[in-house]
Amino acid sequence: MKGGFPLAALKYSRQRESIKHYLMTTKEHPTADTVYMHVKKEFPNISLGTVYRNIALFKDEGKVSVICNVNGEERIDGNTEPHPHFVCNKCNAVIEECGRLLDLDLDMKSIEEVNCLAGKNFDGAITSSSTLFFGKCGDCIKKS
Amino acid sequence: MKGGFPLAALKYSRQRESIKHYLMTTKEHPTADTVYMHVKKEFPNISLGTVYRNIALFKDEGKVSVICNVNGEERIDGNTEPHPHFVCNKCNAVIEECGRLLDLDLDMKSIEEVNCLAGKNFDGAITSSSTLFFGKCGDCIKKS
DNA sequence: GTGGGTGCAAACCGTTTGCACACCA
DNA sequence: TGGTGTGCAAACGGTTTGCACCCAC
Repeated sequence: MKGGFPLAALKYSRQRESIKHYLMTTKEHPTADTVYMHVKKEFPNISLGTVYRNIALFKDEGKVSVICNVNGEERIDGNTEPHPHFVCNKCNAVIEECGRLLDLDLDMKSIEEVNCLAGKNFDGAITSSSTLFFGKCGDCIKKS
Repeated sequence: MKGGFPLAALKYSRQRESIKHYLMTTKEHPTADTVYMHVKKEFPNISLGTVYRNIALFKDEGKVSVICNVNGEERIDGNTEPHPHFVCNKCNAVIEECGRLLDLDLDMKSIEEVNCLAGKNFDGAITSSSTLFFGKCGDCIKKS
């Protein structure tokens, strides 16, 4: 932001609103392709490029975050607050219910606190953290 | 293993030994390409395919683990014990020194203990966990 | 000699990007 | 009308794979 003028004025687009709305409300942790498939119902002609461009935009704006790369695909989360996730090694589901519950016992200290602890020995700054649990989800256990 | 016979006899190869030795002794958390560049010094004709095939083999055998995907590239660790890592958002360095120190304060409970805690509310089985810290490393802070 | 391992190159696939057209302001 | 956003398709880059040759056994 130089001289008080925005570098590029952001214009409205129905496609962007639709992508944003889906990311903010879904309980899944979708891949770009899942987002594409979903928004395609409303905009049959939307392209994957548009989905990727808008996801990148939301990332820059801090509106969404990438949890991790599962099986070569990035998983997106509309909740940017650091919180644990569970990844099923079998079906690649990414669940946070488990994480939330675990959160109570396996406490993730606040970034400030971690930075303070790390500061004594670590020459750097931590800005966020994430915990990933891996294993087999209930559905996959039942099937086997 | 059926009838006491191995399904596929594993033959010795100097290339595989070299890759394994590098992964087991390096303090970096190399990408496949870094491994390739390193082993190339000893075997100038080695191919990336061989590196990828052997890394996949070690993964199956549980000899190495993939920490995470940083900037589209997988980072490999010869230490398969779950332990925290720090990823620099600027230069993409993956450090575990920081994690080790933090480990003392930010305790990661044993898998069994976590499974027990999770079991009350979570319909699945956790087999491993990892904590990733993101931020800016000391070198990148100095440069800016 | 047999069968697994390698080197090579093409194929794969998720993601990025250049360009012409569409649409918001 | 000016400039941003989109659709399309090609390009990109890390990873996988098919195949002929090499080498451990």
